[in-house]
Amino acid sequence: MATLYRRLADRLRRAIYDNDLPPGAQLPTEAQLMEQHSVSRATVRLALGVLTNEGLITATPGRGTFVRERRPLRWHPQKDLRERPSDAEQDAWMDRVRGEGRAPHQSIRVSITQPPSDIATRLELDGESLAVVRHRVRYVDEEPYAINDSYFPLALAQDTEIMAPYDIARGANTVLEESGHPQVRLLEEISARMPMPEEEQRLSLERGTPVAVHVRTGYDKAGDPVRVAVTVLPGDKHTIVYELDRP
Amino acid sequence: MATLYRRLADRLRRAIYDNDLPPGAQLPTEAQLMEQHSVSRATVRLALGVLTNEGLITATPGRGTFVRERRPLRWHPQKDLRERPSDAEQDAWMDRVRGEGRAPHQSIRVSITQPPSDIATRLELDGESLAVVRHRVRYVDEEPYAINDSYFPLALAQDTEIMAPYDIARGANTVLEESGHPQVRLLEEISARMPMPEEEQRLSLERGTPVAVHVRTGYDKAGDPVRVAVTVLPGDKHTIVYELDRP
DNA sequence: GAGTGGTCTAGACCACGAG
DNA sequence: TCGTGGTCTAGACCACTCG
Repeated sequence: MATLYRRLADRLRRAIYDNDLPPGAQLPTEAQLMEQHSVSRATVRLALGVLTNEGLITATPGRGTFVRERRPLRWHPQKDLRERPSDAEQDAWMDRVRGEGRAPHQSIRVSITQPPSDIATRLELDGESLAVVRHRVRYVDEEPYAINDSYFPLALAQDTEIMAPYDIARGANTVLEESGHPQVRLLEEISARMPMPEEEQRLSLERGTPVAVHVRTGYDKAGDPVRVAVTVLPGDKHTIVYELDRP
Repeated sequence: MATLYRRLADRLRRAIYDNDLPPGAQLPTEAQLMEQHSVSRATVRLALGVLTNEGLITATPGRGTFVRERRPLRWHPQKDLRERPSDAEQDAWMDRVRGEGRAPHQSIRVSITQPPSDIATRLELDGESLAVVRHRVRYVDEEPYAINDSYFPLALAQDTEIMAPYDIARGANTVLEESGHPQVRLLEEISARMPMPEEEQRLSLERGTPVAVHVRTGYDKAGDPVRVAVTVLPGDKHTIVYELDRP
């Protein structure tokens, strides 16, 4: 026989999957669950903790516990690369979001640092070399939707618009092209993990929300890496989409 | 000021990130943590619970609590599609795993069902139409590494080798080609979420392990969907890799 | 047999949100 | 003001692993 709190979690989960408790619905209060199932409050909280960590529910002090909603936005890393923005003021991603009737905006910060080792490896830099980083946070309807940090070797980015702390209308990739380093090959790595505390804060993530990490390394014609872009996407808000044509 | 259990979690997390507690290392026992920090056992367990849900640690009754290891395997959905297996007995994925010096195997089960609504939508089937499903579980070194469920419209798969409950040496896609439905376009959708209880069990996942879900829809020359493949990948064991050439 | 984490109870105080 | 979830304590019994 399963344990008390697991059985309670199972019952509530079933109610959610069966839509007896649809997205947005309020669960019974902890006091009600204690009485309904004749268990202590700690047991109730263990059960709710399970569902919270599965991303199914969210609790707010003073208000109650509710079934979470999922409204994933589709992200096309390929298309955003090919398409030119309609308006010089915004990039392809903002175009797309606006097309879905929602309001995007973003904040950009630029710095020069010694990149973390995994980034340095991808940029083929030794431990001392510096990189320019463009930290970007993307928002939709005032809610943070993604972190995007782009790393460029300092030697390449220096004295270009890449170091400007504002959105580059024609795109950082265009700037790289103009300086003789167009990206002709891209390596994209995607993985899923739980967020680090800093990401949890920057993206205001709730417990039970994993992130998808998309790392794009761009290589120029000589085969040298010129850009590493790390995008951190909350799992409940994004679906990554690729379209492939088969030979 | 943060709460007691959060501060304790922060200290332990820091020790892990700083490599004072490297992967595989044992944490102090709950009794030791109680004494070292003068807190109750419930508080210690709250702190350990935070780290467990972040995927950082794992606890085993009777043994202790340990820092988790990550050994992601790289998966190339594109390449596996292009390359022909070296040996008729195994597919491209098994080839690749074997190339990394590890031992792959898989189990396959075939059934006919009414597909869930999200699959039916992708296959452009109405609510009553049936589909053939090839359920596959992939293992590496005897550990489950991925679930792969492929759905085919019954009309297409009937009376073909697709309905055979064993590995199709030349690949199910080749069978589709032979019956006049080669997949010329692929739509790939990737998202991150926490596993459902059934997936947790089939993949023997530990708490704090999200999954990446990769859904590939294949279309034939007429633009009709002929296959939907749903792959569920434990986040701690996989990195999905794409290589793109830019025009 | 001693030590480990897993489960469960009873009770307490707090900050916050809503009417 | 009252009900909500958030935090914390003290104590108990269990199943399991290890030497």
